[in-house]
Amino acid sequence: MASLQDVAKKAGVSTATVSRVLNDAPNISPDTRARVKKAIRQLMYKPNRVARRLRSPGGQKKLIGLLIPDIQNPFYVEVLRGVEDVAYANGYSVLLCNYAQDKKKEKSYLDILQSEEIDGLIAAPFDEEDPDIIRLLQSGLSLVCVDRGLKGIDVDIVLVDNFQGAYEATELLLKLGHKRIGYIGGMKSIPSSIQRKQGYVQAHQDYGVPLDEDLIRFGDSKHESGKKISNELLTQPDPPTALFTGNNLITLGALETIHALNLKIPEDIAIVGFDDMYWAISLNPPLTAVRQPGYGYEIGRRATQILFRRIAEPEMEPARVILNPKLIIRKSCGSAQLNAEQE
Amino acid sequence: MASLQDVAKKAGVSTATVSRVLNDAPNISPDTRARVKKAIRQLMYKPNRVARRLRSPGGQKKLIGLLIPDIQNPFYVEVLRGVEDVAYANGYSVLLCNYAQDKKKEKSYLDILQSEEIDGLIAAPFDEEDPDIIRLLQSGLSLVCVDRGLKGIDVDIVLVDNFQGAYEATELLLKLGHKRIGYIGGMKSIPSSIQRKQGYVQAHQDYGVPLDEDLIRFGDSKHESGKKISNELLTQPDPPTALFTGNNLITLGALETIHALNLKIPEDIAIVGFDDMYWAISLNPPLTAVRQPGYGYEIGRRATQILFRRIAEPEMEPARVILNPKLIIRKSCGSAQLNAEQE
DNA sequence: TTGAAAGCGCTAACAT
DNA sequence: ATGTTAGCGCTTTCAA
Repeated sequence: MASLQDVAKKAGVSTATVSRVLNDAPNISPDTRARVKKAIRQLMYKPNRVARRLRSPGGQKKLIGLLIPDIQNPFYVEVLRGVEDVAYANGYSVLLCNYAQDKKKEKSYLDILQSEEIDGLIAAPFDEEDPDIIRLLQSGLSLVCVDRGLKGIDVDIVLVDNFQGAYEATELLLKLGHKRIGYIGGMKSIPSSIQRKQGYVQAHQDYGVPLDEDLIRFGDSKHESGKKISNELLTQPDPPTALFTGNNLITLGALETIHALNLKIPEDIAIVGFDDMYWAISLNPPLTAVRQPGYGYEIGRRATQILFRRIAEPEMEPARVILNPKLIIRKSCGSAQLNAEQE
Repeated sequence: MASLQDVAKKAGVSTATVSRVLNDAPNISPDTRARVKKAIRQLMYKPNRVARRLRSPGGQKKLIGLLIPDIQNPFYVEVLRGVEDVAYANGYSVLLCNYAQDKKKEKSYLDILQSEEIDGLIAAPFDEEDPDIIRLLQSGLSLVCVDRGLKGIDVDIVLVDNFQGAYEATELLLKLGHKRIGYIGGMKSIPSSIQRKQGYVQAHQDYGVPLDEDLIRFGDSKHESGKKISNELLTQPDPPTALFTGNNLITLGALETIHALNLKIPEDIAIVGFDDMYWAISLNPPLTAVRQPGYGYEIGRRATQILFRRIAEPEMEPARVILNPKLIIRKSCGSAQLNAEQE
């Protein structure tokens, strides 16, 4: 691999000049610029990003990190795509760290990110207290949170209105006459699990339907837990007539259980899920779901834009972007039209 | 951030000694080692991976690249997980490059990978000719291909037996009595699209069922193309009675069309897909599909193991791992039991 | 067993 | 407008 030195030699200039041409610095004679560019072409020179990163001050390293809880969750795939598109358009690469719901792995990735000289980080923390991320933030790293924030800390954050989404989902089921609606949340330590529960509770209160605390359960945000908890709920003596599932994977797990129990949707059991997927229409039956903007893509996109602003302007007021979810009504909760939008 | 220099100063030794302790070099007195370790702890020192990568010879950079065509395809998510798990277990990070089926983006990512000082690359090339990847390989980079190889080049590769998987899928449909089976392939330039077509063709020949070339179509490996092509096939005067879809996303697209046309599966149209997903059982109806080992996870895992061997032993014979697919029979092709395995 | 010093490829003062 | 030089944080000869 040709180095910047080689280019300098070939063009008969100093390395500084080559560096200037590379970085579009002003005050270079058109002639030298041309000579350097020619040498670059001839040698097929590509700047070494590692060396550049080592030398460049913060904000010019052209690398950002993305820390997510679970790449198997299609929501985070969409977030990733949003992040990647904006980063790529700006000449940045993305170092993806998927901690797979494992707190130890998260910590280890945070160490790696710290020693990879990134310009900034987009992260969905393990939980609201996450001391490791807080330490990183306080050490001066530009950070934007997605999906969940940090307790008591005013950090840039982009997320959906979880309360509202859960409220609308629950409201739909209540309007359809359901009195016993199960809620299967993700991990109890994740703010979104709590906020979604609150929307669920508030809807019950507003509609005067008494709550049965036993129908409210939390798991670990994964497929398996949706499968297991839905089975517990549906095989008890007085089972719910509807289910509100707390995320993508939980919904898929619950569907699997429902089919295994040979229950009919929506006659025996109605279901509304948080998180829509572009193929949710091909599920059995087509799923009624709360869609986050762009299925998550929009969250990644916005977060990255904010991160770039934060990098350029570290003292900027923290941004707090709360996007609106949208209830997509399909067949899994009955043939209701009501007043929510349809796909 | 404390640097290695700081540690050296604190411990009263040279930077070389600290480096030796860090890398578990021999010939260090237990006493010095202890002093250095203590300083490391006190300063909470973490080695800077960027500096290390810049200085280290190939094979010690602790970073590998993963280049994939489409992160929206759950198959590649599983491949990623397999790669990541093995890499992580060995102290390596993974730089993920998703070129989103875009050849220009692939080239650009290849440039980035080259200038990121990676130890090796796992890649699913855009097509078999891919000159950019070939150049990288010839420049001495350790490369393992997944899912598709490079024409005329003996490179390490891990993939599933596409011919066999397609053969079994088609055979199932033929045994069920279907005479007009549509094949919706991915991009024609991708070897797997061709190999799967060949399995489809061979099964027809073996079962003495004439081929209708018009039922064989190729698209772009994405959801939208599955949706569009299946619509073309199913709305023609003499439509097929069964569909064999060439990948994950094509299957989901086809399902969407089938439902939109209000056709019953499997009565009006049977469907078997290449690529199983762990939630395929929750589709409408539960999908009969060709499962790659671990849904793709196993391919990522094996490829990474081979990459590490290749890095350690560059002159090793190229490995060619061909894994067996497995036909998972569910309801989308009728209630057949036959002789294939069931889930 | 340890240290001094060179240098990976680049950028950024500081000179000129 | 261009060159000289120091140095980012580390590893690795070479010497002692």
